[in-house]
Amino acid sequence: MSKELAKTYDPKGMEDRLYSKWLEKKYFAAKVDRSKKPFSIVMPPPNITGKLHMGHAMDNTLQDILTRYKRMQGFSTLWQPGTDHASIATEVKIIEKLKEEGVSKEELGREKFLERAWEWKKEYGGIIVSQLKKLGISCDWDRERFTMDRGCNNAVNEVFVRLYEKGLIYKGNKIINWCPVCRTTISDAEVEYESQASHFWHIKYPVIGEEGRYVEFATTRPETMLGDTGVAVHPDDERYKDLIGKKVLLPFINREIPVVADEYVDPEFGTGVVKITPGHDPNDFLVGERHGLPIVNILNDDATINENGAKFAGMDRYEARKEIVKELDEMGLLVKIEDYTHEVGTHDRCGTTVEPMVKKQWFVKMDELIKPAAEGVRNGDIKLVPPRMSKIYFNWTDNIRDWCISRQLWWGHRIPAYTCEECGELTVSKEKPDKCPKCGSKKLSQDPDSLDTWFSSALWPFSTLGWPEKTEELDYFYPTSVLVTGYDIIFFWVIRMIFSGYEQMGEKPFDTVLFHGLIRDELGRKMSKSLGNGIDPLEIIEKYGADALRFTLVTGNAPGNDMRFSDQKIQASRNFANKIWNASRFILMNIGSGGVKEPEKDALEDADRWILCRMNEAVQSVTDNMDKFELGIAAQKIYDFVWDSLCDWYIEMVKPRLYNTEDARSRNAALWTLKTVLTASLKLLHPFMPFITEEIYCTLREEAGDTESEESVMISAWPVFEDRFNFVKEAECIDAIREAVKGIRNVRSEMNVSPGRRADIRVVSNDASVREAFTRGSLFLSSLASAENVYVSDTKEGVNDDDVSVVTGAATIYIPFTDLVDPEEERKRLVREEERLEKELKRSHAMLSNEKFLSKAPESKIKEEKEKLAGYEKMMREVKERLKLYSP
RNA sequence: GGGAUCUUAGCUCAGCUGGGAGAGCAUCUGCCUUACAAGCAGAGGGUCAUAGGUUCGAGCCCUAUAGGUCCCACCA
Repeated sequence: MSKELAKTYDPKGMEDRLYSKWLEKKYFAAKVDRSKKPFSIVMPPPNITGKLHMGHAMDNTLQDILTRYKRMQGFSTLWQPGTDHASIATEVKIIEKLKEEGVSKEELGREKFLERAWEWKKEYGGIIVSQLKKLGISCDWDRERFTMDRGCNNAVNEVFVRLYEKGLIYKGNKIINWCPVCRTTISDAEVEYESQASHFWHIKYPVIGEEGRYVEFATTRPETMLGDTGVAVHPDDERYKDLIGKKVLLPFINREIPVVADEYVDPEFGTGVVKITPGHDPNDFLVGERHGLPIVNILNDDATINENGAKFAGMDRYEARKEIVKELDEMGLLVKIEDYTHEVGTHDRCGTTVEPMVKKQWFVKMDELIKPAAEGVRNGDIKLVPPRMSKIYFNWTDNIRDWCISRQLWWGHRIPAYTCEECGELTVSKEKPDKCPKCGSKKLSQDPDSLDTWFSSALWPFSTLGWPEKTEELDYFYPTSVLVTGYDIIFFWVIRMIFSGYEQMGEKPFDTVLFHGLIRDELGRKMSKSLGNGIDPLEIIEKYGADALRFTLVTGNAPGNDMRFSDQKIQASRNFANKIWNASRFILMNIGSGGVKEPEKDALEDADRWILCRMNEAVQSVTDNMDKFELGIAAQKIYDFVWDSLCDWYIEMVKPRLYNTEDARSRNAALWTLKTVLTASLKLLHPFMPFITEEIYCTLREEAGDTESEESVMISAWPVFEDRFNFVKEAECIDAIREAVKGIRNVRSEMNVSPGRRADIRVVSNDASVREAFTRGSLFLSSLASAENVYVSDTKEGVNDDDVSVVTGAATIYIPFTDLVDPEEERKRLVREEERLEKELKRSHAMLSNEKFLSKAPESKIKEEKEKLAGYEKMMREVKERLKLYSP
């Protein structure tokens, strides 16, 4: 049964149809197959709150390209999908929703809240998954996981207990970042610094025992003075040496606080005096530790002043700031106010200014854990692409601080720690213990906090493979092959997966990390909700198809670089899809019902050999670039090969042969070549444009009655370089003719020769093999260059002096446009040509007479240059001779 | 304050380890040639940010400068 491609390329309908087929055929299913090499990728799990955006589209397109490529190369592939519970992001959404119903989280209670959260997950968690499928990605959906499913929870508890038992997780009273709106701690990575215009308040405190003496200092946060427990100066600062050990009086509170000497103070900055608030500043905390200063917390969880703030208690932090400044001024303790711009830490989720506070929290001790993670990248055990990303990576590993993992949230993995209500004993255990191991009490309460959402994502590469169970999948697919993600997530996720992998598995989690950049809008701005400049990938797919979108997301983009997305780009990709669609239609039409036979080798003509040779080169360079993760270059190579070599040249060269049904042998050779080259092209393109390639591949397969080939391009073999197609000589012949065709077209266009006017052309060359090549190629030479007859000769017999000449390296072509020739124009044309050649000759001569070049440059370069020179000289002689005819 | 990165045709960007400047879009010219006007053929357009250096040879390597983007950082 013969099948035809629709007249125009229309991705609608086709894509969903093919995706369903692939799912049905279980092509995406991962299998442990010891006879094959494994290739595995874990998908960065999108948040269940998420909606597909361009970042997801790019991330998953890259992963799909790699997976499909490796699958075709015969690897046993696993692409592990899943979603992330996104603790804080989800919790915020649910609270918002509850608010609409007029209920608060606290009113609802923990248990009911969690029920709501799971309902939420059920309702919305699948949206992003179904949207991802529109991209055509080939992950094994049967293995889909969720960061809070049973297995992941088990892995989380296992890791927590292990780290705790090794002393790498501890509970400590440390200064942490507090978000007063979300009412939870956040990690350092979640703090975003933002430049804010503010003030520098110069304030003075009276020195006790020295009437009329004050210490003056400057601060950006005057309200924190309520928590001051000291004042610091540099030990060598002569100005304040005599103050060290004395006390100053804290206004409002009337607390006597000491002046301490600490190296931390920069005597050059400000007045050289720093007020010390150990409870609300990370540096002051350290200074306070060194000098035994007490910690005074002045803030409630919502950032209002607490009872330690005396009369300011109950005020909001900013309100208190105003009031304190005002009153200090009235007391004559405010010296001056300067304008000042500084970096203020904000919560990356909600934008609220975070407050450093001292609280008892759970931490992961990082200094030992980070060592193998840093070393793994340093010694190349893990490769980062592009390599410059390692600098960002090391910047973090070299300045690592303990990771605060407890969150005052309900949606997330609950900390597996239990406190005995009778004796206060703390037990860390995967399961809730029956009784307190110390006093035997059965009254145990679990720690109310949950874990940072990244704690579970850090385990993703092995938790999804069944760890801590020793599964076959884990053994076969771990370490995974590539991790694909944006560079903005290095600190949050990549580093944490790496140290977790080394610590828990004793092995890296992946060989390579391929980073991509951000997608920006046409003006180069980040796509954001507030700007409303986001482009919805689903709308693009609806309008242009997933293939066009995918192709756009990889072409013209180097690894790690941001890219601008524009309508023009997507249209260019769609046009390319249309191009290959039509070329295929043309080929199918010509194959018709007659079928194609493998031709005898000598039936292949120069043009056939040329395109087969070019195909070989394309296969080679696409493969090389795929292996280097240069997907953008690989895509570009395919584009050029298909559009330029195949469509614009080969198909055009071969048309006369296809239309001539009398020479069946030649026609079959051309058809076979077309089919071979198209098939290889479809395979090369398949990872990038899976749908259109599959559609054409299957149609071609049916049309040609090709039952031996694979039934789907996605499980067919990736093309390899084939020696039997390495027709270098023939390729050169065709290139000589192409050069002639270009020259003739150029002349025709410049002289405004109407396309309908055909002319006899004479090819003159003293090289016999060139003459033979032109003779063999005369048929398509005439069709491509609108020639009537082509005469090939080694003499100028039949050439008129005023014929137009086209000089190429291999031959000179004469065209009798005598009636059109304006001698003056012709002379100018030749002079331009002469000038160009002169320049080239000069450069070439200079190079070849340079002794250092001759002694240092590689042999091949010298040979190449000599050949070029010979060509230029030959052309120059021709041009000069022609010029004589037009010169006075 | 430290670091990364970018500056190439009017626009958006490629250009792998240094060996005669590329693509898409836009512009101009000519074509509805029986796969494709979402197309075909042709053309114009760049002192590769600036200044030095290394080299036989630099868009590519080194140094400095200017401008843009981003990341990190405890100067109160």
